[in-house]
Order: sequence, then structure tokens, then C-alpha cells
Amino acid sequence: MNGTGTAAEDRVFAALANATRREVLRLLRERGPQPVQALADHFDMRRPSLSEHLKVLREAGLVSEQRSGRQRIYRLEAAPLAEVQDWLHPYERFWREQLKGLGDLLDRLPDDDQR
Amino acid sequence: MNGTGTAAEDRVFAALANATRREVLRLLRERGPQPVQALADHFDMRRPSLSEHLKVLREAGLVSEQRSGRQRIYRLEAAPLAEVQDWLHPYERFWREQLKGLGDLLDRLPDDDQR
DNA sequence: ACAATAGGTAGGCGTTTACCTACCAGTCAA
DNA sequence: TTGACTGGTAGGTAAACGCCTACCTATTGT
Repeated sequence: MNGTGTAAEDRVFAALANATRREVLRLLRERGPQPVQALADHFDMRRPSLSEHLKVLREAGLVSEQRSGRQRIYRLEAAPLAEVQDWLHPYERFWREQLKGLGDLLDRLPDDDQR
Repeated sequence: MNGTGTAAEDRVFAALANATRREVLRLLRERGPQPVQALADHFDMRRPSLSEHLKVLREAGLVSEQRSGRQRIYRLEAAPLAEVQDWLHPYERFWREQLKGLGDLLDRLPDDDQR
């Protein structure tokens, strides 16, 4: 009944677990939709490898492609990231408590380190 | 100057890209700190495999262990999840726009599909 | 029609992942 | 001090990953 199975979540997190793919998302976010070539210029990697990264991103629903002549324009699709945020929500109170605890600790010891 | 390199981000996302590990985090969040055995009861998997999952979570900084007699009590450490949320932030305006666009579309076509 | 361009697919290769069984180390209780 | 119990490590295996080179298809410009 939910439509967003754990396999989909796996695919999204796995897609994000790679610096190249996160960088592709950043480029699409900062510079808008682009053809593969323009993306490829930013990476020290052969084009077929980037194509495979784009496939992973497509299958995670994080990008879409739109054909335009002989180019494929890739576009950021952020909806799966909204689901990541939803997934994070129940943890938020934990990191707020824990970061607060850390702040308090640092307040109480304005001194230096141990090693 | 940042201290949270891309390798750390890789480790966190990779740790989350597995349903067993996400379930461990959920158990620690909902039921509090627990020894390995109590966690293992929830999985259809040999204990050494779960140990390896716990190691991945530890190395991502998502859990900590505290020895107590012969048990190891695992505890949720949510700070890396706060960094995931920070990473998500710049994408938020995209999914808001896109989800809004989808809503509008559904409003304008109360009809059915194409294929 | 032909050459050039954009970009995907096939297949190979070394590394990593996720599981397993076997074994080891530390702690506790009799 | 020996035996049970908790949980990690070693080592093996099959599958997945990330990269490569080679090749294929589709489109475009001459």
C-alpha cells in the first residue's frame, strides 16, 4: 500500500553513495539541465562510465532524460530526495539532543585536547 | 578546513543503502541502546553477518558501542544524519517546485492515463 | 549518401559487498 | 578452573560495482 518499497530506498541511497553521482546532481542543480557531454567535462573518466552513473541515477529516479536531436538532456528529479528527508525525520530529535550534549560539553571544558 | 570529506559522506550513504542496516538504526531509535543479541533476534541472518553490518555502521559513525560485561551495547549516533540533512538542503527548493508542479498537473487532469 | 557527432550497450577485469562456517577472546557462574 | 555465553575475526564464495576498450545506433551537416 505504500508504493515506495525498501528496494527503492536502497536504490536512492546507493545512488548517493558515490561522489561522482553526487557531483552530477550538484551540477544539474547549480547549472540546470544539461547534455551528457557538458557533464562529462567535469570528470576524469571515460564517457561510458559516466553513462553508467547516469543510468544508476535514472533508475533511482534522481534524474530524467529528454532527447533533443542527438543529445540527451539530463534534468534533476528531486522527489526521491524528499523521501530521504522524510526518512530522516524521526532521527532529528536524536541529533538535536546529541549535538546539544556536545555543545554543553565543550562549554564546560574550554580547555584543550586529550590524545 | 571542513573535516567532513567526501569519503565520510560515501561511508554514511553506503551504510544507509542497505535495508538491514536501516532497520538496525530504526530499532535503536525506537527501543534505545541494545546488545547485539537483541538486535540479532530481528533478522534472518547469522550473527557474524550482523556483526559486519554493525561494523559498517560504526565506521560511518552511525552507532557507538559500549562494553558492559560480556555484552556490547549499541547506541544510535545521529550526528551523521544531521550532515545528510545539510547535504539535502540545497535540493529542497527543487522538490518543492517539482511536487507542486505535479499537484497542479493532477488538478488540471482529473482524468486518466496515456500509454 | 557520407562523415562526424552524441551517447548508449557489451563484455572484460579487479575490487568490494554480503552472506556463510569455523574459530577465537573475554566474561561470568558453578 | 572449567564450561557456557556474548560477540568479534578469518577466510571462502557468488554477485555487484566501477572502471576500461570496443562497438553500435541515431541524428545532423555537407
